[in-house]
Amino acid sequence: MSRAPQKRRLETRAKLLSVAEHIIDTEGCAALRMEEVAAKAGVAKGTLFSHFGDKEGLLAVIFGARVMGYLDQMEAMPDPDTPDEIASRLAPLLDFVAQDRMIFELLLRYSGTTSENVDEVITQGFIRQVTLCAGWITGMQQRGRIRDDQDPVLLAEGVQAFLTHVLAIGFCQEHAQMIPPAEAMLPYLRGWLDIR
Amino acid sequence: MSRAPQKRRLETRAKLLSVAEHIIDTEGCAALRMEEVAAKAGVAKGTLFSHFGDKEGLLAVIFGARVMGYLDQMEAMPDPDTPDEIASRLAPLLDFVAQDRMIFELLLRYSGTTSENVDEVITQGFIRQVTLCAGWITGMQQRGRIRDDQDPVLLAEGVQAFLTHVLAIGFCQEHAQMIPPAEAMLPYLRGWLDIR
DNA sequence: GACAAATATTGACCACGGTCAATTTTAAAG
DNA sequence: CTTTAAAATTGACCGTGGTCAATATTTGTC
Repeated sequence: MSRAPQKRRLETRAKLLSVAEHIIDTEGCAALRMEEVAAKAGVAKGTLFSHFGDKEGLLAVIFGARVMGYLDQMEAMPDPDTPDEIASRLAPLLDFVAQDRMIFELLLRYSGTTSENVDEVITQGFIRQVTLCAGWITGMQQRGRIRDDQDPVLLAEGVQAFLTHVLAIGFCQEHAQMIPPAEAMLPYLRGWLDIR
Repeated sequence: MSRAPQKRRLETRAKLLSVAEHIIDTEGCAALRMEEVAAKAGVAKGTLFSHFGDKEGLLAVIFGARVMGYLDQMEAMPDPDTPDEIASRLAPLLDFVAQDRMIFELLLRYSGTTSENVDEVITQGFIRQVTLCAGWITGMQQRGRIRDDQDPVLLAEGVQAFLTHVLAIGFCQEHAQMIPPAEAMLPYLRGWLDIR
């Protein structure tokens, strides 16, 4: 049985997070240097790693929290009633992930966890998202707005698959005119969910 | 206008590739050290990087070639006639990618390139795969075996999305009983392609 | 063969993520 | 207040990917 963290540790952690977030917001994710975070927070590098394990762990905490914010937003909106409305509900989260390849890759690395490791913020986020989407789909099925021949959870996971797909595509043609991911999802969502 | 590479350079490249492949095949992708490759090939580290740009470039050449091999295999088989047969045609390629997360992430990084950068082997591979799959789908539509209300290319890209999805899921629950990716794809393929 | 220009290779050097034995700080117990 | 064990922090150190000015080799030309 381990004790609760001491006050000093919580302060250190908060300071590290705020420094890291500031760097990310001003210089972007790619410019984040672990040594710089520690230095600007006034602690040794080893302390930083003892708090978050590795760089990915630090990013996971930060982006996990932001994803949770988008999920709060999504839950606050009225339930969608069509595939197109699903896309519009997902749009803010998609735009957030699309802004930086590193965010996408990080989230993808956790995208399959359906249980266990629930301590990870990102895992919780994914479970929440699929649950939320499956709920939308159940409602739409009951209202007769979309196909009802498939399990809502399967359909929700399919939505997740298309989401990943359009983001991956988007990063590859980065240079060219990148249409917003929510828009790119539309044909897939319609083909996947519409009644035929 | 640049000249053709000199004979010495081609020999060096071949030697580097064979050393790298040997390490990957015996010790796995994660154990590959660029310095070791150069040393075992009897050249300096700088030479290795001048040939492949970076580690990812080296891996791209090696895995790109292997993916091409699987595509040759797939093209040699008779065209599939059902979603389940699509899954079985994809199975060898899926199992190959599923064996190592690094391969998956590398391929995903190029998965969206639909034109340009055609010099990249992996890009060519993806174009080939989507083209091949779209061809299968067109045939199946004409034979009335699957839905024909959507563009074959869109359907093929959807197949690609599910492919990525089940692989990503698989890597997250690595430890547990991982069902073969081709099998995991079945419910998605049926829901995506079947006539209803 | 001698020369020059393009090509190929070298290896010392750097950046950055990550480790861990040693040290300092905290807080509970007497 | 002391003692002491756990918790927290430190910073020198390491491994590995990647760079680049200097050097060596090849090739074309006279």
